[in-house]
Amino acid sequence: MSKCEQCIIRQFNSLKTLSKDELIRISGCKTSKIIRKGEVIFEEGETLNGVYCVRDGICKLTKLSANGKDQIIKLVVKGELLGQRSIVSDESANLKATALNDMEVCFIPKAEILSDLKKNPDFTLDVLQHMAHDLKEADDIIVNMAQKSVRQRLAEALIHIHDSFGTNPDGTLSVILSREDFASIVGTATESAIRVLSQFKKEGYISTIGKQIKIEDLNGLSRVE
Amino acid sequence: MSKCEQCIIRQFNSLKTLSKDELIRISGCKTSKIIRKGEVIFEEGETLNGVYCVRDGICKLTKLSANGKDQIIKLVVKGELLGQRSIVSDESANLKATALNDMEVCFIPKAEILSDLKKNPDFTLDVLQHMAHDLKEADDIIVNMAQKSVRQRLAEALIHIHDSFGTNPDGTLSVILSREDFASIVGTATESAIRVLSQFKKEGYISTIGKQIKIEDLNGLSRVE
DNA sequence: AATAAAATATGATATTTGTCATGTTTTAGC
DNA sequence: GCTAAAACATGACAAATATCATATTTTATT
Repeated sequence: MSKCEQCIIRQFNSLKTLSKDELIRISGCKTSKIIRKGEVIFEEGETLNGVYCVRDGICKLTKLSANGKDQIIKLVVKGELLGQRSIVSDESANLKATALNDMEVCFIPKAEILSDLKKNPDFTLDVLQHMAHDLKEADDIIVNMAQKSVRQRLAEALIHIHDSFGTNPDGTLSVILSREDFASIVGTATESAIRVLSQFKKEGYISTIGKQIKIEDLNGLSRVE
Repeated sequence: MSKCEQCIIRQFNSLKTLSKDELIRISGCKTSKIIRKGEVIFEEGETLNGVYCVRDGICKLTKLSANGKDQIIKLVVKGELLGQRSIVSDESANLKATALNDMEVCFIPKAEILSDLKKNPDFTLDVLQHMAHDLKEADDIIVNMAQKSVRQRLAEALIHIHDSFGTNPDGTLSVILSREDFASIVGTATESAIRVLSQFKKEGYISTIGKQIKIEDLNGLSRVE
């Protein structure tokens, strides 16, 4: 099993603030897991016994609404930590995490994380800063949900995925989502998401090859009304 | 000027974790302010030089959307801190804060807060826990915005205000908002908010005396579809 | 108290979005 | 490579919500 102190992934999250000794201690009690596409990492309401460090792959964080539909709150990619909120506030998971492709994650037990939170102020402050960032993003999403049209929200979702998660060599978005997932990000019916994507295609903003989406006119997309 | 170490308000926020010495230090450099109804405490995009501790009154945190409408993200009442997110992540304010009635706040300079964040792990952890709670709430709001009708969102807003901020002796909600503010919480047009409130009145869920709103059937409201 | 301005209210209509139905294409499993 | 299931696509219609117009009521100002 690989060692945390040699793992480059930690540079992308709060674990980078830990000392070599702390990393070695964590390395000793972490477990690695392979999670297949579509598998659930944890369910909403589940008690988490630790935090997941995403070494590879992408997952979606969703919340079940009263009407039975899942709403995607956030996409989590390689480098990020999963489940800190629940550990920090000692509550059950507020969201469900589902792998969007094959993933490799490391599970770090709760006790280790809590011990570092209590002993290492740099670590706590870094976790705090990440959470502050997430909160800002969440506030922005609230405004978009409340004030923008489905068309605008979907355009912004495509831009966000492009900017945050990048593209393949051929220019297609590296994150591949079903139409249902797009609908769930934007908060609309699957049919509506399909329709708007078809419009974007007709209007030349995007092109598609199967599920792959390529943004052809980023500027135009950002001006969609 | 009153002293932090004798102020009971701090029991309601993260300042409760500070030692007597730390409180005395903060007390020495804080300034008290009276803010009148309608006045802006800070603007979106403004650089905050500290944190506000709300001693009395209520304010709204809003964000201006691209279509020119303000969206209310959160109501902040007596006891809460204002502006920690910006201080923690060292960014300009993401939201605008406007007093909904006359307020009394204490301003604590950034340097004092940062010093405590670096030195007092209990304080940092408590701020972190508050932020985790805000993040959970924000996630819930996203799902509601995305999946529920205006009618449901307004019913829930009324219940939330009732449960979180309480009522006057006569049973009316202690937070008084304009119809425009209700629209801005729910993310809808002012006319729509007015219409739905009128319906709720007709249906016996609420009664109104001028701007005062009294919930007559909490149970019914919670079952609105 | 008179007046202007703002907030509230309501109708008529347009637009957006959701739902249901149905057909086509793609994918997964054997 | 075949078959069933899932995902994608699109039309027709219904429901929710926004917009515009116009009163009415309340609040603030002189």
